[in-house]
Amino acid sequence: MAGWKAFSVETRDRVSVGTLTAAEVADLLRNAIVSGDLVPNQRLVESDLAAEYGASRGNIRVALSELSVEGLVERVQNRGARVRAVSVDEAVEITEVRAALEALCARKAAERITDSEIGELQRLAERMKDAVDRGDRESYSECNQILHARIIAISAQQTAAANIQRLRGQAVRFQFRLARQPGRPAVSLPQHLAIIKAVCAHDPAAAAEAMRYHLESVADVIRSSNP
Amino acid sequence: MAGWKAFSVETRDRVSVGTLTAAEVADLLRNAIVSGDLVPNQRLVESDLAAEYGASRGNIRVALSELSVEGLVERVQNRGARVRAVSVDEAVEITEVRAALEALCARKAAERITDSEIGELQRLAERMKDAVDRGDRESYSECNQILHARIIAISAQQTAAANIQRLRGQAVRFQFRLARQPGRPAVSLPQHLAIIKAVCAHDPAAAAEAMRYHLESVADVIRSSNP
DNA sequence: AAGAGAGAAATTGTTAGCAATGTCGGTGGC
DNA sequence: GCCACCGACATTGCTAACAATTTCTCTCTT
Repeated sequence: MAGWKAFSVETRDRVSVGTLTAAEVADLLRNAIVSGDLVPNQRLVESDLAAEYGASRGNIRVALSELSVEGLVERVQNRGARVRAVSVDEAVEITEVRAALEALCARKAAERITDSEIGELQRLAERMKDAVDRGDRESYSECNQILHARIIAISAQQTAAANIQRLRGQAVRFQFRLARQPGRPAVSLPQHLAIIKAVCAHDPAAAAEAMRYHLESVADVIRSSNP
Repeated sequence: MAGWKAFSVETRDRVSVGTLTAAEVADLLRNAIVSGDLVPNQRLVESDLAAEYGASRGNIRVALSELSVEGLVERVQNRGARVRAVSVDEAVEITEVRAALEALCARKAAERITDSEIGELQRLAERMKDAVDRGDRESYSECNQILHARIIAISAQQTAAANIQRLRGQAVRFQFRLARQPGRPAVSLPQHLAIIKAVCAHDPAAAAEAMRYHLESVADVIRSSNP
């Protein structure tokens, strides 16, 4: 009986109210989970979700199946679905896999990067240094995300990119915690600069190793952050 | 196979051939696709599959959704599902991602391997050498699969293992072609031996690099085999 | 003969309802 | 007082029917 009705006062014009397709439901649920709207171990009752999103139970069911394949949701026979709780050990494993995959992307990016993209990354490096100097954690975090995204895009590795994105969805809670850690930017800045330097120098092996080292250090931080 | 359920003794599950659960349908379809029973681009009509497997259309629908998330099936709005055809470029990408992930596993395996497991891998090395000497391609191929599986198991990396398995399912057709290539064992044997040597020597970096080199060479073969 | 167009057939998308299963709270025996 | 049993409720699993969309085919016009 929550306030969902108040939100959809005049929602008739929106495509979304009457009938949501299964894919749309999956997207909404995925966003709700990674954004923290739905917390780990929270039960996902099909009829409740159907009422809340205004979709049929069948579509909810399909969406939950898909999310369970993606690893965001856990289903047990005749007992329903809940948001999967990722343990610290799992988060470490996930980050290590990400390290391997993003290292691959960094390697390919170093092979393919163009001159204009080199300029872009170098400007990004300056912005990151400035952000750390000014102690602007918000800006640094944003640059961090841009850097990883740009390297993945430059690598043009579709398969790796898709896998990385799925893994990020699973471990997003731990990434979030990490970003607020106080001394973190000072530690990670040189790692990020090393990545940029190697990629811009067209040095695939060094780029891969720098990226792997960086994310392994992230994994170490998660490992030592006991829940 | 089909009849294994009928043999269940005091089966409360009346599901002998009449009702298959969605998960069972997904398993059957997955096997049918990776074993080549269903060929790429083959249409997967829901009612036909429902009749063939004796399941309801709803379950077929859920199973197809799950397989489409896994990347084995391609769905388009209002046009149904078909077995996804993996292009050569994609197969190369997939193999490169596998290279990165199995390299991670080799690295971890080198850290964790026990003495008895070292003995096991060394016996496997002998078997592979023998197989190549005798020209026994069948035995060599089997040892190959065992080697990769054992290293993944020794690494104890659940996340990496799950991702590798999914990727293998997508590219299984190309792996199959590769195995029949005439001079292939002679090329890959030293690579396999190098992997075993590094893992047994507890040398993580060398193990990772040997595994990556091996699978990159597989990717090269796929790349140069234009269909 | 080629092309547009209408209508039929095939197929997917969606919904409501029923059956099966698990959970929870109460009751009685020990 | 505690544990096993049992009946009501909540929730999932499943099916069949209906609606919407696409594709195919046949006809009619130019």
